[in-house]
Amino acid sequence: MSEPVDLKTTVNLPKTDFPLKGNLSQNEPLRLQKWEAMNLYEMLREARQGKPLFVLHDGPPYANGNIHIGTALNKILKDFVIKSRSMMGHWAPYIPGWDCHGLPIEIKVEEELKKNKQELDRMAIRKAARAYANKFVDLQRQDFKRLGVLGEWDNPYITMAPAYQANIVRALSKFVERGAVYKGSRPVHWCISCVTSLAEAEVEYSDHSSYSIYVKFAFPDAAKVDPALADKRVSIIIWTTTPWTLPANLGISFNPKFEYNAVAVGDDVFIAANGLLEDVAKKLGWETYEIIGTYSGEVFDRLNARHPFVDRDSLLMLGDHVTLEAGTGAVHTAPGHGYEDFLIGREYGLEIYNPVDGRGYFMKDVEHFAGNRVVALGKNDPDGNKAVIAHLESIGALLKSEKFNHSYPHCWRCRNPVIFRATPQWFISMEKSGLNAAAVESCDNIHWHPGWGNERMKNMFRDRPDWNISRQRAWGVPITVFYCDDCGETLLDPAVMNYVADLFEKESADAWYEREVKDLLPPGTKCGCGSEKLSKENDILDVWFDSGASWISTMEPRGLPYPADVYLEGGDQFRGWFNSSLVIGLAVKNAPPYKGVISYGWAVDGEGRKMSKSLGNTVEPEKVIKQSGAEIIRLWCAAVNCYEDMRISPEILTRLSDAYRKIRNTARYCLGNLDGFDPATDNVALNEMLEIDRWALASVNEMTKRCLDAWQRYDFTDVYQAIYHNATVTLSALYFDILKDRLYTTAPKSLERRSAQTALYEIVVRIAKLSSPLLAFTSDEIWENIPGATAEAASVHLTTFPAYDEHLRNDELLARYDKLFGVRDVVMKALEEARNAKLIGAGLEAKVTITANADTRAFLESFGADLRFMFIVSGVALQDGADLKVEVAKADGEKCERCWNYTTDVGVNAAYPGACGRCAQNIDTMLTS
RNA sequence: CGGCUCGAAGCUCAGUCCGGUUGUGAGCAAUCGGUUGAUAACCGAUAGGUCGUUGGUUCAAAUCCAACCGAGCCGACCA
Repeated sequence: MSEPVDLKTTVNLPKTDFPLKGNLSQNEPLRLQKWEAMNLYEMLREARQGKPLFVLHDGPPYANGNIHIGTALNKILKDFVIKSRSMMGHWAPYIPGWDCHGLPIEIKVEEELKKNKQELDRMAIRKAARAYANKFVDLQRQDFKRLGVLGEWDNPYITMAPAYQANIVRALSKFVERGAVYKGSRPVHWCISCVTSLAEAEVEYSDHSSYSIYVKFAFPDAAKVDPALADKRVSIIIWTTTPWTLPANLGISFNPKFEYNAVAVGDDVFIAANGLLEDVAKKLGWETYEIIGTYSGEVFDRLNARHPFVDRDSLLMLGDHVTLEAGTGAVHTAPGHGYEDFLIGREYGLEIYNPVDGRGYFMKDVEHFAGNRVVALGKNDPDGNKAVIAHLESIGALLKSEKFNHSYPHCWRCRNPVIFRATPQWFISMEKSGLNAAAVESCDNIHWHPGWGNERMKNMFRDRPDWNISRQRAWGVPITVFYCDDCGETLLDPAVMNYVADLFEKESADAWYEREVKDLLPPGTKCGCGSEKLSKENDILDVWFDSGASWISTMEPRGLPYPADVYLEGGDQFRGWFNSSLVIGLAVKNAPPYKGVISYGWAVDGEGRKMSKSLGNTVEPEKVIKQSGAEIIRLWCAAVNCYEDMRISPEILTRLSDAYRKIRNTARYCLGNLDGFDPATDNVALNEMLEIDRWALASVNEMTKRCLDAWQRYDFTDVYQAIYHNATVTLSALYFDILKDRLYTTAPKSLERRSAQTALYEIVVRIAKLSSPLLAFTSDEIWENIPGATAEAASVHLTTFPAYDEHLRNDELLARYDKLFGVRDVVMKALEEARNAKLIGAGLEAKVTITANADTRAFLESFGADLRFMFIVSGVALQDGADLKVEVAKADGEKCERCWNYTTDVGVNAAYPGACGRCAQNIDTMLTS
């Protein structure tokens, strides 16, 4: 007994290797390396062997460009689902995929090839496109992995893999078996200079000078509208800016909601919409006119007018697409030359008539105009527009002709104006095949999350036209059909298609282009006419067909069950992948490919507006990762409600970084105070624990329940709220604050400290596990720092969620402490007032006198000597009174140098002059044990 | 234009289906203060909302209905 004890060294302060700062941008890549080195995904597969499956089938992103906040969100939400189901004890495999074919890549590749003056034949494009797609699969794979998404990254599915391509063809053959595939016509953008169809993306709009003409169509059925018109010379006036489409006119469209007039002008009677009559009169120079009849547009339905120069009728139809913006309200309709014309023409059963060849010349059988070019490109071109106008004039059908400037589509390559021209296309029939009805019916058996998805999907199918699966393109899977060179018959045969598919499986779909026809066909294949001279179809499949067939190529070969448990994508996929997958699933397997569909909202900026590079309001995942870490993006995905549009902005990310630090520090506090605690030997039995520690366990048990429930319901926001609220309020502000005195001052092996540590241990284990799907990196880092944890499992991701524990449940305690903390609020307010009055600084400088009614007083007394620790003051006195009131005074005695409480017995033990009696005892216990 | 969704404190989120102490809702941020033994941490107090607007139904509306305003997705390739 000589050296005075340094009191400071006898305080058990937190000690941990778990750093205060996450330093995420540096540490996350290290953790990813570690997971890769230990092969975490395979470990998980082994750990879950024989466990019930949970299959989320990944929708493939397009292998083009870098990832953006939307694709990051997509993968992270999927990771939430996969990881949480895994933590529930399922084997939840994740096989990522990529959509590789299609126009955007083809366009990019064409640009590059052109720059290098390389040839643009199909195989050149296909080779370059494959290389391009491969490059972006690799880039995106790196980016997705960086987000902490766990999966079978070394063996993803890609739609351009030979086996996948083969399965696409096999899926198509199933539609053929059902008789659901037919050839039809549809107008597409067409460049007569490049002699090719163009996609919307290849069309640019710029000003163009067209002819604007008014034409009269004789209306022999006029008397059916109004007997008073019986003996009159009645015509319907139409207006158009594309005179060359008149030879293809098959009808005139009226709006059923508009009023139309019969107008007498001299000896003529004209029909035009009431709302445009004045404009028409002005244009046509009518000095006087008389309205002799007014009719609803509906009455014209299915009557006939006469084509002005072709010997046929022109059917009158009704459509909402007719507007009063310009013209006459009676719209010239040529189903082969316009999309809306096509739609209404199909509805009325008109032929999709196209009398124009690929270079823009009227075909031979077009009376008067054969050999004219619809749009003259050179000086010597016989101009179809002019010819039509001249002819109309010569037969007296032209009422007016003038020049007209407007925005018109042009080919982005050659800059020439584009026309609309019906070309042969392959379709999947939806109505006749019964697929529409089957799709609508199947919707009710699918679990939609959110629920309105059901309605949205059904609406999508209720009115869905036949699916146009043809693309006049190079980069994709060919529609494996042949034509007879002799009789023109189509060879549409499932057996032949499957034969081709087997070939694709070995050689990829390139075989279609590299091989002779005879090598693509089963030996001895002949057309029905006996001819062996066959040629291949040039069209490829719509890429929605590719991705829609993903289940078959991805899950089936891996022995995974049909249907998948869930598909999860953005709301845009109702028209996209959800849709095509359902159609293909129904056609191939007679059942939907998914039991459930989760759809989420769109990422928008801080003001709720869409993000665009031109507006400069985008949030780049790469930047966020660099600045704050991928964990912050993950946190964002959970913190905002992903089932609506989700706002993201610098402020929101700052708030989330704050929240992250709070959660991190809460875990760190637990870890720091578990120093010297071995759960195997130091655990205190529940019934021996101090009351507030049992409360803490009851409380974290409730949080567990809330999290489990929220994970189950895919309510990620609630998981985040539960964990965050638990960290800030329950733990940091209440439990930890109260616990400090006990943890720091009691002897390391004392019941008091071990009891607290038992609770802290359980709490931090639960935080790590329950947050692991969300905070994939940090939860694992916490896990590593929990005593004994890594011996149990090498990674938190290999563990399972804790259960809601009936032993820990204690509703009475929860209510009791709720009540206590209510009183605490009043005490805090009083302390604050005293602080403002400069009476005290720290709470421990105070003693409080609480006035309370008998009930409350008895309640407070039940906490005994611990009450002052609950309020973190040096003394509490109770007195009777009606209303709850708190008075604050300076605490009695002196400040103990060790525990900082004010007591009257500081120095009572001469061995420790600065310490209070309680501390002196604790030190003795420490030194002797 | 058609289908679907969303508008509440500066921010995120409960509450809206099934109207009734829901406007003293939570946390964060802000402001002011405390602490310096979770320390680029921690604790407390204060102040913040005509629940998009306007009408209606009702004794009573953030909640039900209608219209309007604003925002977003889809309608042949952006999650």
